[in-house]
Amino acid sequence: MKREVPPQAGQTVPTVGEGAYRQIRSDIIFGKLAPGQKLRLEKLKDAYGASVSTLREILNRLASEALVVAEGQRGFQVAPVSAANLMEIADLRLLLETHALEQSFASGDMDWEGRVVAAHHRLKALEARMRDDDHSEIRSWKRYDWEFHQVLISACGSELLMESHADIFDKYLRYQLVALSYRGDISAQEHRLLLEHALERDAAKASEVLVRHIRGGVEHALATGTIR
Amino acid sequence: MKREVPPQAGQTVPTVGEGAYRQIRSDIIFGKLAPGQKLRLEKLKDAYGASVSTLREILNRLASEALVVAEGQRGFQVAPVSAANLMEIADLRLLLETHALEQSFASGDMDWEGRVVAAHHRLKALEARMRDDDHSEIRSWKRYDWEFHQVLISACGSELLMESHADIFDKYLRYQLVALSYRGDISAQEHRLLLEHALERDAAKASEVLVRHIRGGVEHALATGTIR
DNA sequence: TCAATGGGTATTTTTGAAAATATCATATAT
DNA sequence: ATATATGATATTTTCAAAAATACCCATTGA
Repeated sequence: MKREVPPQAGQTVPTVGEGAYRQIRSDIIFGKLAPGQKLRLEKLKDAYGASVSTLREILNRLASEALVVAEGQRGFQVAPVSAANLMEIADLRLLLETHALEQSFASGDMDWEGRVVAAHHRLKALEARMRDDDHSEIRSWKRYDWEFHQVLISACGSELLMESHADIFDKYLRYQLVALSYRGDISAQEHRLLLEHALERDAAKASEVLVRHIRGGVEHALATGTIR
Repeated sequence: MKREVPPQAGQTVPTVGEGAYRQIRSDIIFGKLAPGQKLRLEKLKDAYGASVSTLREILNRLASEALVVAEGQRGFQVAPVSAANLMEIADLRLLLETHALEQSFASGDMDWEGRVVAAHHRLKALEARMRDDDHSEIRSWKRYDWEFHQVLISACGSELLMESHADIFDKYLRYQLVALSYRGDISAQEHRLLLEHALERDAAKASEVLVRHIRGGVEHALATGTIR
């Protein structure tokens, strides 16, 4: 009689904490919670609708991802930014992504190529639509950029390497977003080159492009002067 | 006139949660909490003397370090082990440590050399005292091994790289410890070679040794048959 | 025999409040 | 005037119990 329909059969029902976690994490990466900002439990409680203990779970999690810092008994704050940190992040991203690219190029099959082409197509379409300082679709752009780079290395054969790359990529992205620097044309051109070299399976050339891609992003972000 | 002496002036007073965190983390790495083992909150409460909420903070933290897995609404368990995962960890450690070694060799000063020699001396002394299957001082050995490798890369110039390496190193160590495979002589010899090449600033030779060091550790751990 | 249903127990998740600690402004002494 | 103590307030940390969910096992119906 009582036909209790399970909320979403098959899908994972996101717990309250999980939802708030995603939102806070996203707000940090997109700069809605500014670097260095103090995170007071009571305020967060109102803003994200979760209780103190739940918030603490989330903040501890983010602390071990280095997106917030937890200082002794003095609470939490959004991880600060610095030019030195940005360069360390860029270097590490380069190290991981270059290596993963090499592995991926060596063992990607036709299905992988298909996914690469598809991801690039989506990214390209969005990049075309975005004027140089139109930040209205920045969230979509983030996702497609993320997906393209992730797909490129998806045949590297190591779950761990992919996760490590994803972690560092998000940190890199935060810098791009706090500096709000969209390098439209240049970035799009480098994405096209990455696609070409991927299909040629030329890891050396792809790595060269990647170096320019990331170094360029760093310089552009630093040039805005928002990061000291 | 109440002269309240502050507990430990200058030192950080470790909060209850922090202490329990360290202990649980250590127990996972040293295999006292077995891979795959379910972590029930009530049991942990008795064992580590912290309340449920505090435990949850800790487990969430460990989950984002991938030392425990948190499945939906089905609680926590110690991260399982697998041969595939071990090899991924070893590869990533090799990638990070080789790169860091190169940087470190290029810019280490005399003070760095002193720390390298000192760390190797301590490690060597302990390795000499340990017979091949004497596991009594395994905790000390872990610490000295960790310190030697960490000191070698300490002049790499990137805090982030050092932290990433420390993370992956601990995961690698867990495998060595669950397999309880101490490769005394071989390992000691490789450590000596690493020291020599460090003082020669020969990153290429040091990397070769490191490859043998880590690949050997993987094979040895797999050969015990405890990891499937 | 097997799958589905239902209810009781165990476990996890979330909450709000108590205890501990830090922060800040004010007063006091050197 | 500077520095140290004092107390009031704000914030963090810890706890234990309520709510939500999963798990287990007996019962029913095909």
